[in-house]
Parts: sequence; C-alpha cells; structure tokens
Amino acid sequence: MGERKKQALERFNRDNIITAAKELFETHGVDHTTMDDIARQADYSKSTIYVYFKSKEEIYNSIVHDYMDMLTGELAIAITQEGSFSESYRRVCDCLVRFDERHPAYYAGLLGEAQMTGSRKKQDEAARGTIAPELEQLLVKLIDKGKKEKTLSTKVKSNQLAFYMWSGISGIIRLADRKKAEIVTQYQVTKDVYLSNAFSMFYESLIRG
Amino acid sequence: MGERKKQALERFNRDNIITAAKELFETHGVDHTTMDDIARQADYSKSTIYVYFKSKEEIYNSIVHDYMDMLTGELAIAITQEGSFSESYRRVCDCLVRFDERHPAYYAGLLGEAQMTGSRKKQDEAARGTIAPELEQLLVKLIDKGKKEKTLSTKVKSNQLAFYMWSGISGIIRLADRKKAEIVTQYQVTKDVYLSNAFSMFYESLIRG
DNA sequence: ACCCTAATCGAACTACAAGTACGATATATA
DNA sequence: TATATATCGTACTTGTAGTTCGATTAGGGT
Repeated sequence: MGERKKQALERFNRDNIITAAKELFETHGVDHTTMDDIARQADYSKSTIYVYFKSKEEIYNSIVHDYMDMLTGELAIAITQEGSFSESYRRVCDCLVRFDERHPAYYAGLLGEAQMTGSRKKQDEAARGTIAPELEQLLVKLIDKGKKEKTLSTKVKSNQLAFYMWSGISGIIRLADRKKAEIVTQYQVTKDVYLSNAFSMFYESLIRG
Repeated sequence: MGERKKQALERFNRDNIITAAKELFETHGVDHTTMDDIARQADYSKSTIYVYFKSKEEIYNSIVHDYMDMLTGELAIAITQEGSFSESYRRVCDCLVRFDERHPAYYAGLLGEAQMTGSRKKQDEAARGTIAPELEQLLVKLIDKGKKEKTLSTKVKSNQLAFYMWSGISGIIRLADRKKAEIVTQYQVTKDVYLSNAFSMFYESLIRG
C-alpha cells in the first residue's frame, strides 16, 4: 500500500475511534467507558484500537486536542474582532464558560489537569499541566491589545499578566460550575449573573495591575 | 468490653492507620499507595483496615478532614488577628499558599476535587465539591471585616463575595503551583513574587466589587 | 486467477489493585 | 474455664487496562 493511502487509512480509523469515544465519554462519562465499550461502539476489535492508540489516555488527549483547536479558533475571533479590550475580555470569558457548559468532560483536560483513573501507563510527561502555547499566545495578544489602548498599565509583563488572567478566570469558572446549585439557592442569582459579576470584578484587577 | 474502651480502641486504630497512610501518601503519592501498603506500614492485616475504614477513599477523606481542621484553625487566627482587612487578606493568602506547599497531595481534596483512581465504590455524594461550611463561614467573616471598615462596598452579598474570593485565590494558587518552573524561567520572578503580585492585583478586584 | 502483504479480528491471557469472605487464632473479661 | 470480640492470614472475586498471537480477510500487483 502506498504511503499516501496508508496515512489516509490511519486518519480514517483514528477518526472513527475518536468519534465513538466522544459519544461514550459524553453520555456515560470517561471513567465509566471501557476500552471494550469504545471498540464495540466504533465497530473495531479491541486489538485494532490499540493499533491506533497506545492507551485510553491517548484517545482522551486526542479529543482534548481537537477541542483545544476549536476553542483557540473561537478565542482568536473573540480577541481579534473589533471592539475594545474590555469587550474582547468579555467575549473570551463567554467562550470559556460556554466551552465548560458544552464539554464539561474535557474542561479539566483543557487545563491539563485530567487524570485517567485506573490507567496502567505512566502519564505523558510532555503534556502535564501546561497551558497550550497557542492559548498562551492568544491571551498575550489580548493583554497587548489592552496595553495598546492604555486600558492596561505596562508595568507587568504581558505573559505574566496573561497567566494571571487565565488562572483567575479558570478558577472562577471551575468553582462556579461545581457549586452551581448553591449559587442559585444561597446567593439568589443565576449562575450566569454570578459569573457576569465575577468577571466584572476580576476585570478591575486587570486594569489596575 | 465497655462502650468507653471500645471507642478509645476504635480511635486508636483509626489514628494508626491514618498515620501510616499519611506517610505513604506523601512519599509515594496517593495513587501509588495500595491498601496492602497501608496495612503493612500500619502493621495491621488488610481485613482489619477494612474494619475501620470502608474504602481507601474514606482514609483519604479523613486525612483531608484533619488537615481541614488545622487549616481552618490557622485561618481563624489569620482573620481575627488585629490588623486591617488588607492585612488579614494577605495572611489568608499566605496560609493557603503554605498549605499547598506543605501538603500538595491534599490541596485538591481541600477543594473537594479529589478523585480516587481505581475506586470500586461510588463517591460519597455528600462530600462532592462543596466548600467546607466552616471555611465558608470564615471567609464571610473576613469579608464582613472589610465591609465594617468600609474597605469593601456592601453592594455584593458577603457569601457571594467570599465565594468569588475563594475561587480566585484557589485558581491563582493552583496554576502557580502547576507552572512554577515556567514562572521562574519565563516571567523572571520567583513563584513567591509572582504570587504576591497576583494577590495584590486580585485584591483590587475585591475592594472595587 | 493467484499470491503476498498488511489490516483486522477474536479470544484468551496478564497484571494489578480494590474490596470481600471466612475460618483460625489471640486476648481480654466474666 | 468459657465466651465474646478483635485481629489475622489467605485466598477469592471483580473490573478493567493493556498484551499476545494465530486465524482471517481484503486489495493490489503480477
């Protein structure tokens, strides 16, 4: 078989497997989906699955990677679209909230915090706990936009400020998601209103860095 | 055996087991510590372990609970000690940072985000993803202190603001911990300096809520 | 039509750790 | 000494990731 065809086949099979895994991960949860489940759903034998992916974790990471691409695409638009820093900032927050709502199973993966339960293989050192570089670049771009229009001071280095922004926003979203029930019952606001307030407050910290 | 003695014995055994587990969890990590390891370390048979704890997770949660008590003690001091809101706020941040540094294996548990890998039992619904109520009360107390001295506006409800504060601080600490290497190499500051800056910025968002 | 190679299958197998079962034994109390 | 109960030890069950390997299928080249 020609090298061309071989690669096309590999891609085709990987895609099928990922599609199947996505469905199962989202409906039953990552932990309750077994490799046999994935094989059955994708209509492959388990051994074939292991030809294309060396572990369950690699499947999960591939999906996260796909979603990461989608997300960075959306963020790029949110950031480069016309409007002030403040408007871009809100669009970015919205993007992340919507991502968390649509793909809760992968939000942890996006932050590099996913851990496979019951995995026999050591976790990939490479992918551990890093912000994806493209993501970081985008956030820096956003910060620079703010600096250019003098909304942000230039005292703090952009990448450091971007990192601060990311940690704050992701912390806010994570906890809001975890405690959404209490937010509604105890604080008497919807989750969206709470988040909107929180992002507004957090914005203050950025423009006074 | 009298009820008194029985309870003392139960406590004694639980303490021994927890002490053994703590050592192993901290030296080898929670995931790489097996129930057999714990039994060996504590000098009990595995079956006895299961008399006193119904699962590995319960052992872990007990430890978290202990540390939570310690931490709330320290926070209570940090908050009620003399000084302004701003000073208390810094002390609270310091407390949390030091906790994360001393007990990284339990920081996730503290936030209610720990997940046992390979556990056969369903996770306790009760303990899922909540801030411990005592912790929440303390944070509210801190916020109220700020309101009383007019450093904080009273527009936002105290418990909501406390929650926001908690999510921000814990997000900042978590990511700083995860990326400490990059902080030093890329941002050219020590982790402590970075955190100090971050907490200062975040402070701005609180006083302008 | 035939062969060869690579892809796929299937089913049994290993490894491992959590949690269980249960009879044997030690220890204290009455 | 008799009884109750705490502890032990060992073997077992269960669930799942990942492996092995011989059998089978499919397509392309001759």
